[in-house]
Amino acid sequence: MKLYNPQAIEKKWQEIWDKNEVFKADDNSNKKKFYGLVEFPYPSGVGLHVGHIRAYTSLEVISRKRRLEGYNVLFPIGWDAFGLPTENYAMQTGQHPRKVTDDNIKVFTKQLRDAGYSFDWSRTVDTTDPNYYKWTQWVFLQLYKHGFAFKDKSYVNFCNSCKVVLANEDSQNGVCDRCGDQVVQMEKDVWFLKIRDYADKLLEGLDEVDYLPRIRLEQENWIGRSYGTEVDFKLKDTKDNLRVFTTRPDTLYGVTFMVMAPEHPYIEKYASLIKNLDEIKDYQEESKKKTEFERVQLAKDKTGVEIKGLRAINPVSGEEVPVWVADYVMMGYGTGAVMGVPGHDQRDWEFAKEFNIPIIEVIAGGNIEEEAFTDVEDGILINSGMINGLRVKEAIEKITDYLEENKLGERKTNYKMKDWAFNRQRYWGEPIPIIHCPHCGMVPVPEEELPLRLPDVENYHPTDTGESPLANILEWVNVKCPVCGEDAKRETDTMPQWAGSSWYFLRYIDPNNDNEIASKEKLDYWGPVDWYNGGMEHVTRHMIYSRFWHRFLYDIGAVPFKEPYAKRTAQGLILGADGEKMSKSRGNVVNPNDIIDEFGADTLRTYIMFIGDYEKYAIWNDSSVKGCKRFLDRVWKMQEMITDEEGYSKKHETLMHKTIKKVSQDYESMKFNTAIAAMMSFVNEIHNHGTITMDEFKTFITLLNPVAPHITEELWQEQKFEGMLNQGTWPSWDEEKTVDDVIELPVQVSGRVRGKILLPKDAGVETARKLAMEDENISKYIEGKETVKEIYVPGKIFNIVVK
RNA sequence: GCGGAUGUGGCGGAAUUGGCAGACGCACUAGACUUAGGAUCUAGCGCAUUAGCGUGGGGGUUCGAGUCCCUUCAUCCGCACCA
Repeated sequence: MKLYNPQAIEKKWQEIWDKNEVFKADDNSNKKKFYGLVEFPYPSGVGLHVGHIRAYTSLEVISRKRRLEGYNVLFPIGWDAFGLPTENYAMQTGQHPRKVTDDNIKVFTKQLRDAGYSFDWSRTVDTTDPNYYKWTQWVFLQLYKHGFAFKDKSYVNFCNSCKVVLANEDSQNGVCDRCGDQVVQMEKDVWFLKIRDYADKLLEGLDEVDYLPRIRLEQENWIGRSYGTEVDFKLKDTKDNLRVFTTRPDTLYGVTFMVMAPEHPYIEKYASLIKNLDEIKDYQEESKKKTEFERVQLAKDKTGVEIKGLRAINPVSGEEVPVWVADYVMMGYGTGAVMGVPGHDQRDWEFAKEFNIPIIEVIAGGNIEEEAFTDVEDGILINSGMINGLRVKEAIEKITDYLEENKLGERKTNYKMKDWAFNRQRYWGEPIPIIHCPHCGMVPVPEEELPLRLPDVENYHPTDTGESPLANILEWVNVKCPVCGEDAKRETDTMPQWAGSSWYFLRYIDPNNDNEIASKEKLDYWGPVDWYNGGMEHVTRHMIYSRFWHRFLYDIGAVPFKEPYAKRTAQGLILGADGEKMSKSRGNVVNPNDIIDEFGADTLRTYIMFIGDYEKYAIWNDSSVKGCKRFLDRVWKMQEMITDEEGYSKKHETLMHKTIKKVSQDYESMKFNTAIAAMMSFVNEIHNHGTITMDEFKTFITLLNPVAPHITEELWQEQKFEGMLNQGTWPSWDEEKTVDDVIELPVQVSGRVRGKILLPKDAGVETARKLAMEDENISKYIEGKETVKEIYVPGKIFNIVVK
């Protein structure tokens, strides 16, 4: 027997697979299709991470299994290559981002090939390739032409260090995702995509797909739909109404004050009426300095200033209440103003306590001296005119009907999700294909001129005012207007990294199509993605953005299916051996290639699948890697135990069928760890027994193949089985044969296990009782006592209760 | 604060219509083979060892609870002054 030499056989098989194009997806097949998708990597300078291995090996296993099951499989890979780190690195080293990107892609390609993945390399896409971003720009133009892209002035999160506008998603907790610096608020021209208009469609689409429950929940929370009412309060001495959004119109009689956000336009509009304008302006300045993060952090201490000179009139009670400005009200949600009901909203209660504003109880059941009473279920309305005595839910309906009938308000749905801030002041991104003409305004670049290529630049530094480096390239910026032919200027901002990744799965279907995103026939055949796996960190931003783009493309007839991903799963994080997140500074990073060099890709893949529950985080352990190598060594040694016997041996028939069933089902439910444990048990049994039949061996290496494709392919060839294993057939099991004929049944006396008996699987209670009494260990607990009850569950337990 | 999840040996983790807790792997112990062992093989391995005790803690339902119910603690993740 040859020695098991992973490095040699892995290289050998990778070359054979490549040469024979065995993993190439067939566009003209009459087989059933399977489209498995993993999140394409950002080709950073640090190379592949073991986290990538965990993320990719799962669908790699499924894809290989599907091929053996007879499917035509599309399992592609590509590069999400625009982005800040590359641009920063290019700046530091003076290299062109194109070169940096190409170098990194080479490294990633080699690493992924070394791992033995069965990707269809002929379909690789690169978001920074003009032939790819031509279509990213094309989608943008469609959005623009259909009114879903617009430019507006807005306060944005700006990172002084990166010199770039950040989406809310990129500036969590008030710090820049990229560099960790504080983010400040700055007024800028911003491109927005109207994703809010798709909020309902995005929520409804969740009913059509199979996402893990927690993924669905996160998306629902992110979109944050709430049903409520907008109510108009007349502003005294003006012709305007102050409009507020509330989910609790039933508490309208409890309003004792109004609050506007510091950015509310009425402060400017009615400045002449305001008696303490200086004080208000000071407060506005103060809150502008605070970042979102600080406003949230200081949530406990309510601040605010009463606007002297403005009074609001309650539309149902006619009462006059003061108007305040306070930064606990956000301009970005609802109408930027709220009605203050301190009796029944905790924030309003705190505000009222702080500033000695009266508190009125309008729902009985709580103690509003202690805290706001916010229970919706049991409350009964009091002090509330027309809705007195009603339950909260009835009161909401009645008062809202009244408001609508009298044109004092209307039902309204609100969303937490904001429109998508879509531009960046950076070089290494897709240029936004818009021309600014002094006569014609904004003019889209004609579609036949796409792709609008990035020009070469000397200097990648953004300007200090936050303008893109592209603004410095006059020969690129200055163009003739496509409509009137006069001098005009190009938009110099580029798209965010989310753009290219919002539709890449479509391009894999037809990567070289010059005329459209992908052909209708191919989209019909391959779409949608059957199974998408990736990280939890992408289930809100990336997935919601790409679902939005896709749904828009569906609505304009560019794609034939509604939802892009039929199923979505997510893997847990891999932590370092110290239990901390892997990072260079902690020195706990594991490089997958080190493991491949020492033990082989098959061991790496087996270990990463065996490490623990796939959905939970897992801690890296070097010793356990060796255990998986030991397992593959023992698999290799089974060659010496093969007998001439055909079929499954009598002794091992049940074990064989059990193992096929367990492994088949566990792969599908991503319980890779228990699938591998079952195969380890099988190998242990063969080693203990000493022989294995040819068919058992063939079945076993087929089961193991998706996880450890190289060693099993080699063993297949060594045994001279027909063709290549990757073109073999997935084994099936016979349900009846997964159960032993004779079983070992635990016997309890009064609930305690006292012994075990061997009996046929379909034996009755009489047989069980007889065998139990013959067992001394059991009978000694029963003798001399009265049997009260017998519980016999065939195949499970026999319990004799005595007194 | 709201929402979701998790808690089992020295470690990673198994175990669902409630039915043998600790599969599988690591680490460890002893032995065999060996010049050698960070290789391989064999045996052992929850705690205590008397018949007991054991799935974060406390209570309950049941013949029987890691699993169901009540309560409590801890950790992790997501959202967060969302009106």
